[in-house]
Amino acid sequence: MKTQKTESRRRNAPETRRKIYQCADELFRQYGFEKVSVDSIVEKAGISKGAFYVHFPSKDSLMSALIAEYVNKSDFNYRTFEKSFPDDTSVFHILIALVEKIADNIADNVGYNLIKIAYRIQIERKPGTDFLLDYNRDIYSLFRDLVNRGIQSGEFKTEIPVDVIADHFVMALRGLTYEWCIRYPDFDLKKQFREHFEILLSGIKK
Amino acid sequence: MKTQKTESRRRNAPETRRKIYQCADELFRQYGFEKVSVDSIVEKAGISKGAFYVHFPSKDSLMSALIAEYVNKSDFNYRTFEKSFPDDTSVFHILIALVEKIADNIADNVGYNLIKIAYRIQIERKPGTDFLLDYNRDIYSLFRDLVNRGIQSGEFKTEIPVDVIADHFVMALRGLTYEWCIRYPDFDLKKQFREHFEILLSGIKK
DNA sequence: GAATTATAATGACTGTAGTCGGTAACGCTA
DNA sequence: TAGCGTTACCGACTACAGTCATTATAATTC
Repeated sequence: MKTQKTESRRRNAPETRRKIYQCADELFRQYGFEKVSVDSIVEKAGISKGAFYVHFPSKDSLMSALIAEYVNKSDFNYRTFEKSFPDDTSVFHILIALVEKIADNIADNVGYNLIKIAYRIQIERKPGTDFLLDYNRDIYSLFRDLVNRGIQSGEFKTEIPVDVIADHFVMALRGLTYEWCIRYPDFDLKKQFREHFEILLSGIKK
Repeated sequence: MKTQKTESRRRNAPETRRKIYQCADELFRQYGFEKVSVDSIVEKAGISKGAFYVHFPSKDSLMSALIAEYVNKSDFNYRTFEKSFPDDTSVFHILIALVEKIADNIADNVGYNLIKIAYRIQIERKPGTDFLLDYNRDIYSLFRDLVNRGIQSGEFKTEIPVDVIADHFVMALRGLTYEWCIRYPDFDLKKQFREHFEILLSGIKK
């Protein structure tokens, strides 16, 4: 090594990490996720490739972190949405409205390109790409609460445990979103969400 | 070019293609899909890299063709299975048995590694990777016929068109299989198939 | 059968994700 | 303050998918 400007403080790893994050973010927004190379990120950040891989185990890891951030930002507050309905609204209708809202958010705010990459990354399951799971946890607890309310009010049957139903609902959401990815643009996510949940909800109605 | 042994017959493109196919197959079986490079395939086949890309637009294209073949070979004959039930068996029970059979086949005969790659390839949607869609078409027509029978016999309700129901069923299969990929091995495909279809089928029961 | 067009094949080259051996700075313990 | 372990960092290097200019051969047209 040529002992050039020995950046006296070697202890700002967090700063380097932030720089990678921010430069990547800017490049991704400008050129799109797929077209940005790790080389171009480290060049813009003024660091070496080795430094990049100190902070992120893979390019996919960085992407999943950024996508999780995008999703959280663009994400509608579903809890608030759920509370906006009059108390006597049937849980059936709230759930249908909710999945329609989720479909709109996925299709319009997040967008095909990001979801496609996120779903590919999830399937690959490389280390450091599990940022996206938190999002699903929130949705899950929301669904569980709603199904619970439906059972309490006598709207839904009691044979199947709440957790099981909520799990199947979230799986259906993910499954249909995967379907959207492989059929896009010939697939109306909102319509399919609605149809599918009308069947599922009929299946747990008393 | 060095005009070496000018393999007199240059017109055996099919032969070259077959050779790629077979060598790839052997290498994949020996080392697993992910660990085999295009370079190693062309070396074993005794051809150049350019020749490979005359016959397959990408490595994924070759893999999807091979996976489709594996799936078709390992695939149970679901039509025969369906016909093996007594005439008075409810369509509900046939459908549950069918999805359980499909789950067994996916989990035991095809296996996680292949399905995972197939589902990644489907999401990427590169040219020449649509071999896997035929399989889905067969399943779809089988489901449509069964749902139809259920409607004819008065077992299922008539509000939703047959095609729509069959489409949602096939989507559910794919969606749950995707879920299996991202949760493996902590996900009992057969159990989840059964549970999910019990809900879906309750939803279309009269 | 000469010219033209289309397809098969070559192999060096490019782009890019990820690796690795080496180094500098810091923290900790004695 | 010397020694030791750990972390951040460097950049040349590797591995691998895919490209391209070029050439050889077969099929088609005149």
